[in-house]
Amino acid sequence: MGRAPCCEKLGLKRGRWTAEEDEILTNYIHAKGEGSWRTLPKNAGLLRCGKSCRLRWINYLREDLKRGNITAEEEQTIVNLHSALGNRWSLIAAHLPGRTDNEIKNYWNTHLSRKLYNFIRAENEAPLPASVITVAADQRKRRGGGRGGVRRPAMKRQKKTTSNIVVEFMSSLNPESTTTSDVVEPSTSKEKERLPGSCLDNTMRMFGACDEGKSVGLCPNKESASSAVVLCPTEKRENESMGPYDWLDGEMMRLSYILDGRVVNPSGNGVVGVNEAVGTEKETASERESSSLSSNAADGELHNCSSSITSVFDDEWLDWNWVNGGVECHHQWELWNEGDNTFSRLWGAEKIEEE
DNA sequence: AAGGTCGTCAACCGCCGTGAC
DNA sequence: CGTCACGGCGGTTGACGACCT
Repeated sequence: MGRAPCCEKLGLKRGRWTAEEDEILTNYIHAKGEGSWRTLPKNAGLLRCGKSCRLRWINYLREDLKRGNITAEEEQTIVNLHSALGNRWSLIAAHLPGRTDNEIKNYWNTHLSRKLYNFIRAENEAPLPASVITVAADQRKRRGGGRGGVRRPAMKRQKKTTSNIVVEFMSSLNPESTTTSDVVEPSTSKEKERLPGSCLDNTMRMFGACDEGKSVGLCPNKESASSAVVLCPTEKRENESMGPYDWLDGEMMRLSYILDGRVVNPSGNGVVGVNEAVGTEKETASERESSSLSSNAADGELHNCSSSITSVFDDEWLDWNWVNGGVECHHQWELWNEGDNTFSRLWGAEKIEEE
């Protein structure tokens, strides 16, 4: 049971706005300014719900809206940001001046998700993350015929990014483009909570999965302590000036990548012991919680690992420490199940300052 | 030519966070 | 601290035009 309707619906007009209504609303806002949406319709003489007025103004009537088709550059930005932020359309829209969240959402649902689906189908190689297939297939399914389509069950909130696939998909859209960087300001406490960057402190840089020299993820902006989206081939990113945290890039390259739920150290030492526990899908959280590992690994490899599990949005998180170049480091992994598969991803790495 | 199907996107709905009281 | 109003957000619907058979 939700809240009561925001206004008395009886007698209020619904559906498409007429040019006359648009003019009334525009003139009123020009005279009185935005806000007080609840009382605005009455004061302006509109037989509309306040919410409807607000939506009409924000999504259509505002002067600063950019008209016309989404450009290739904007499309690129949308794909980049969606890969990192998921369906947080308002956040994505904040990075596209003149575009509204509704516009971007529609564009994604009608253009990009299908492109993504077709791209995935064309690739047709390794098994794909279930979340990608589900979203894309669901999108096709709703084209069931007739106007308005078929009501579909509420889509599960997207918790996972589909980084690698999206990176490659993005490259297929525009092979020339390699880097996008933006600042993301989480606006609400919930938003802050949901941003990966908030899982750890501001000294930590967040990355999604690395694959074939590419990486995607979030990292805090060291000046503003906000999160920045970085999406580019790793080799290019390494050439950028990233401030005092540059050492992590090389570390990321050495450290690990993920195959079939097993964490692998590409430096030549193969599967790291702790992954036996992490990658076993039947293992319970409590078993993982109690697991720990100590090794005599040389500097630069995993060392003094310990794990702890916390639950964040139905996922499990594994923290461990290791020594890199004599510096104690902390890494955090996200673990989740999709169907019969267990996936894991390195989310963060930080240098632990000695007190 | 007509009816069916598909694609687009404006608009609506329900829920949530926040601030005022 | 609890309640309420409000604004905002993301998911979904449905009108409408284009396209297909």
